[in-house]
Amino acid sequence: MNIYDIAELAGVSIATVSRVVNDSPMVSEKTKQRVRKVMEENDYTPNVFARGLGLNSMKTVGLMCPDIADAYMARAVAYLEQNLKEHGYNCILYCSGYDIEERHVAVHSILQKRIDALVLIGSSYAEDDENSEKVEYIREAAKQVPVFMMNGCIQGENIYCALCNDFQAAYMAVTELLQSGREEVLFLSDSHSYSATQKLRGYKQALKDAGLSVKDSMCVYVENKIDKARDLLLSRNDLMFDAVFATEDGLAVGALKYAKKRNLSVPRDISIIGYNNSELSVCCDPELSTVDSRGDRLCKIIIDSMMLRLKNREIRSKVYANGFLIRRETTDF
Amino acid sequence: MNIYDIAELAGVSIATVSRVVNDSPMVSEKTKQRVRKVMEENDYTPNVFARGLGLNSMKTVGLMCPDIADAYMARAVAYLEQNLKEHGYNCILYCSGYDIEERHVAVHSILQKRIDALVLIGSSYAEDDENSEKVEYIREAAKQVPVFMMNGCIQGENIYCALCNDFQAAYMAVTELLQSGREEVLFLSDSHSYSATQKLRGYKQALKDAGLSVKDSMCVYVENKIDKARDLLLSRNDLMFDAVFATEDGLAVGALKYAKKRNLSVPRDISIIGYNNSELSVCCDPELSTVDSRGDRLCKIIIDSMMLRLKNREIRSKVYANGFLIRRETTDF
DNA sequence: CTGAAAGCGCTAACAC
DNA sequence: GTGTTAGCGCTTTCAG
Repeated sequence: MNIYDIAELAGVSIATVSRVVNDSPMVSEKTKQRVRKVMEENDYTPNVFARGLGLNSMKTVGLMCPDIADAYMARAVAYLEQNLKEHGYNCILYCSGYDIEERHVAVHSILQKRIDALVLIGSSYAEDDENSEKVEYIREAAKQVPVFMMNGCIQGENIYCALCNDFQAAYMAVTELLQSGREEVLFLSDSHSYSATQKLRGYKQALKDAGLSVKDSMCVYVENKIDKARDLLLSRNDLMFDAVFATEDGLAVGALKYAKKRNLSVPRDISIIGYNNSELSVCCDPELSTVDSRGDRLCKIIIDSMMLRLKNREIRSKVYANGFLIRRETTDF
Repeated sequence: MNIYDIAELAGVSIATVSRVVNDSPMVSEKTKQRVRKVMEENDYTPNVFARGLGLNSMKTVGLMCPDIADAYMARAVAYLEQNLKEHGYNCILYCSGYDIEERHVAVHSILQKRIDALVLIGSSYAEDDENSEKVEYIREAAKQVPVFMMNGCIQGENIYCALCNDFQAAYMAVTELLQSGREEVLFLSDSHSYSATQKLRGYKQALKDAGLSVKDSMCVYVENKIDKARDLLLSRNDLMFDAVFATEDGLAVGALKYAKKRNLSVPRDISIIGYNNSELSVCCDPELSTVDSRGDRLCKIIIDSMMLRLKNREIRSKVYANGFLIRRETTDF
C-alpha cells in the first residue's frame, strides 16, 4: 500500500495525499477528511525510506555510549530517548566500548545511518588535554552532523557540550570531609577520563586550600567493580586513610566492603563519599553519601540545545551544571 | 558524493559501482580495485535511505523495553546490541513504559521505521492468560515483522519466545529454603506479569510438595524500590515469616533493610533470596543469594534464532532456559 | 564482465 | 486547492 494506491482510492493525486500526510494547510478540509479516511481504512504508513531519501533525514538521533549496562549511562539514555521521541525523533543506540579503535568504527558506522544528531554519553569521549588529535575522529564526525557531548568536552565546530562541574563537586565533597576532621583522604578512581581528571583536580585543590600536602600515593586507581576495589584496598597495607573520596559509587561500595572486612566502623573510623547517586548508594549498608552529578539536568540541556540547533539557531557550545552532595550514613559531618 | 560521481571518476557505470559496493563476484578484480580506490579517496558512503528504499530494509532491529534504566533490561540491551552489530544490524531503542496505551503507540511508532525484526524485552509484554486480546497489538505487529520475546511468551504466527523457566527456578529456590528448615516463606513481588506469575506458581508448588499450606496473605506486592519494600514490611506487623523469596533483587534488598531495622540477623533469623543476579545482590550487606535468570542465554538464543529467521529458515517458536541459584550470605543451607 | 534504464515511494517546485 | 513531474541515490533486471 503506497501513496499511489491511496491517491487512487481517494480519487486525488499523490501530491494531495502527500500534503495530507504532512498536514499542509493548502488542502481543503473536505478532501483532507476523505484522504484520511482512506488512509486509515487501509492503515497506510508512509515509507520512511522514500521520505528519508527525499528529505535526507529519517528523524533519528544516534546515542553512543561505552556501555549501556552502566547505570549512569542507562539513566542518561532513558532520559534522552524519552524526550527525543516527544520531539518526534527515534534513537539508534550504539555501544562503542572503551577502546579507541572500536570507537572509530563506531562513529563511522553510526554516521552511515545518516542520523540527524549524535550524542556522546560519558566523559570517556572527552578531549585528552595532552593529545587533542586522539579525538580528531569526533571533529571529523561533527562536519557531517551536530555532536552533543554529555559530561565531556571537545573544542570544535558543531560540537556542543554539557558537563557537570566535577572539579567544583569534588572540591566541595573533599572539603567537607576535611572540615569534619578527616586528615587522610584517599582518592579512589577507575579511569583517567576528563571527568576523573577534574575530580582529581578538585580533590587536590581541596587539600591544598586546607593546608595539607597532596600525596600521589593517595590516589589509587582500580576497575569500577565492587570486589576489585575491595580487594585492592585490602591488599594495600601501606595506605593509611580515614576517608575515601571515590569517583564512582561502585568504588565507594568497594571501600565500604573493605572497611567491613577490616572491622572499621563507618563513618566513625572512616568516612566514604561516592559519586553519581546511583541505586548502589542506597543499596549498601550503611547507605552512601554521594555526589549527584546532575545527569538529568545535562540530558535536558542537550535535548533543548539539540532542538534549537536542528532549527539552525545559535546555541552555546559549552554549558555547566553544578553537582551537589547527598549526605547519607557513610559520612558524619 | 553519490554513486554517479564515483562511477564517473572511476570511468564505469553506476551498475558496476553498485556491484563493487555489494561485493558482487561478477566484476573483474581489476575494475573492483579501481572503483574501490576512487571510493576511498572520496570517502564515499552509500546512501542508506536510497538503499533502504530499493531493498526495503535498512538493517536495523527494534529493541523495545519498558525502561532501559532497569538493570536487567539494560544488560539485555547491551548484549543484544553488541551481537546484532556483529551481524551487521543496528538497533533502534524504544522505551515503551508499562502503560498499555503507550505500548500501542510504541509498537506503531517503531514499526514505521521499517525495522527488520522487533524484540520485546521483559515479561511485562507477555500474554496474560485471562485476556489474550490485550496482546493483540503484538500479533498485529508480527504480521509485518518477526517478533522475538525475551522472557515472555505470546502464541502466534511469526512470534518467537525465549524464556527463563521461572516456575522451575522459583520452585527450586523455595524448596531449598524449606529444606534448610524455614517454615514461613514470604513471597515478595512487584507485578503480576507472566514471569511473576510463574514464580508464584513455583513458590506455591514448593510449599505444597513440602506439605505446607499456601496462604495468600503471604504473597505481598510492592513497587520494586528498596525503600518501598522495606517500609511496607516494616508496616505489616501482621506478617510472620522466617524467609523471603523476592522476585526482584531490589525487593530482596528491601527485605534486608527491613531485617536490619528490626535487628533480625540474616540469615540466622531470616533467609532471603533475590532474583536476577544483578549488581545490587553483591552491593548489599550481607550479600544476597539470588536466582540467575539467564539473561545472557536468552539473548543469545534470540540472536541466533533471529539470524536464521531472517534467512527464512524454520525456527522454534518457544525455547526455555533453566534458572539456577547463586548461594551467598543471605541464606544458610 | 559491463552498461542502460526501469523502478523503489515520497517531496516540492511549478503550473493551472 | 489540486495535479504534473522531476528528482532523491540506489538495486536489479535485461541486453550486449
